Amino acid sequence: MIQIDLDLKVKFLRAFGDKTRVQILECIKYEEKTVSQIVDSLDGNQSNISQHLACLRGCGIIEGRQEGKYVYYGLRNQQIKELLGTFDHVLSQIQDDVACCENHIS
Amino acid sequence: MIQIDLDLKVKFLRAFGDKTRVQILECIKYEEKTVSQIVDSLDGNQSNISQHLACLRGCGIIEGRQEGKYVYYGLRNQQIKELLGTFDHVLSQIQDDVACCENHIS
DNA sequence: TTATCATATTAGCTATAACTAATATGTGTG
DNA sequence: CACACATATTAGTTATAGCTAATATGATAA
Repeated sequence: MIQIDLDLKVKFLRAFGDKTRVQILECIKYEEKTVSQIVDSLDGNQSNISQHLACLRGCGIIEGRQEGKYVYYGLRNQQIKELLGTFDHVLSQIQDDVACCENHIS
Repeated sequence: MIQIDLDLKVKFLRAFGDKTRVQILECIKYEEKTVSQIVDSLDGNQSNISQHLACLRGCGIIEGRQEGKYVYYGLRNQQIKELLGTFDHVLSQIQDDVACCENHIS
């Protein structure tokens, strides 16, 4: 039985619940990318993406590495990558349920 | 390579990013409970908990079953239960990283 | 049927997350 | 050094999620 700090857990999980951040994660899932590459891929603005990157980094989900004038971002570790895979796997099984119900708070 | 609708995925993941909902999930992780039992456990108010239950239900994470005048809520299936386990497992490995960084958007 | 209890829903308010625009920092290059 | 480019940060605004209080629905039991 693992004991996890509740606030920490919520902070971590909340990071996955945003469209832009999910797109960033998909973008760097297989290889690290520079901020500009991510901005281009998502067709977003630099400031916004940078803030989301800071969020993901702050939650221990990604990490950045400076190389010359670029900063490369990638998934923090293998567990995170597997977690992303698990999301897709679980969702592929229940997505019809998620889609059909509109009866929710948010 | 699994293909998942992005909006659906975000909707699903967002459901896990709230303190009250995480507590509800922990509360019914091992056995289904009535709404009143959940309200008592969390020391929350009935309306609020009910709305969060609707959210979780709408996202395909839990399901409700009426029995007499009570409604019992439980995790929707085994995959969800495993997913909750995976969260704890991943977090137990990286929680120091999550804790140390404050540099994020939310 | 009326009363009671359990749960759901609604409306309005508050709090927080996300976006935009502007500016700052930091790194390499002429 | 000055300049250009990459990224980060900040302040202010907008959008959205969550809360509270009140009310509605739906089930059972007297």
